[in-house]
Amino acid sequence: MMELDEIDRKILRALAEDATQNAGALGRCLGLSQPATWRRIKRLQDSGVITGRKLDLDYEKLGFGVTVFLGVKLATKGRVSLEDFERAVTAIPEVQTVEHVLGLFDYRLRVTARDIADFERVLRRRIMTLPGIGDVEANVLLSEERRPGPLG
Amino acid sequence: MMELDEIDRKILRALAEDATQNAGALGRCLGLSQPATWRRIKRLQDSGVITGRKLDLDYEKLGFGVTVFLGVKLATKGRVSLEDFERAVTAIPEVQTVEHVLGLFDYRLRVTARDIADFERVLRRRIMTLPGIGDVEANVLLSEERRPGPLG
DNA sequence: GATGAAATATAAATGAC
DNA sequence: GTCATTTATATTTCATC
Repeated sequence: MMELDEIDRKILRALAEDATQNAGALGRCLGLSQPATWRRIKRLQDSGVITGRKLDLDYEKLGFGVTVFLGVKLATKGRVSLEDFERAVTAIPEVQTVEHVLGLFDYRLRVTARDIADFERVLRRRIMTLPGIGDVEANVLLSEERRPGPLG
Repeated sequence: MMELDEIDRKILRALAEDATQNAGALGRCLGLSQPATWRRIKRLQDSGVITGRKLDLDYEKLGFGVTVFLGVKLATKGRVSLEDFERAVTAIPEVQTVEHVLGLFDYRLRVTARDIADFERVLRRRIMTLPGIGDVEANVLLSEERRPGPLG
């Protein structure tokens, strides 16, 4: 676990919102020089707090207008079942996220499809045929807001 | 909706994995010059397919070792109730994601906390006191894998 | 329309203090 | 931490297919 001061938190908050801004501009907002800001960012990367930078894609623009969250309960458990399920589910291109969870469900999946008809195809041919699959519950995404989360 | 060729898809796949790589290196992998690659990336940004770049943070390193997914059913619905709920829930710093969904639940929340005791505090003081909140279901995150998703 | 080569602008990275 | 500098990358220009 990493010790952060208030400036580090401001840097993380700013870059969590928009990772394209450069060290010079970000530093000016914080009253810091470009090298000082850059070294703080590098320290956050080297310490593993920042693990990477990823693209935000508009899947609607790509023709994928339907996103569904599936809660999955396995019918058969045990080490092999979990591994089989995970191997098979990660091979489905429409599955964006696989979350192994504890609670009413065993896995939560984020699935995207072109439309409802396409989603039905994915559900019937790919999801319901997964090894060990049991009960499945679905929620269709209407809108989503992501926030930076707490930073210490 | 945007027309993409195979090279655009390869660029998106590569940048979705790691948005830090530069146009020159990425272009060499694809047999393309640096300006050609850069112009394609810019085109994807201008067309709105790429909506931004965000940091990937290790919340465990920040001291937040517990992530819980909450399914929330509202007790009272209607336009005002939804807006009140959304305004209040987005003001909770531990809430990383607010998803308005259709199905068994009305909202799905991704909540992070320092530990289970901290999560109980957030749940009792912040979540269960949200305006209009009804049934709540919880799943604790064990592990997670994100994949690029389909790209056309 | 697309590209690549070359030139320029900007940001990243380093060194000295 | 700053400031000055070097190095790398992003961005524009232009000729070409």
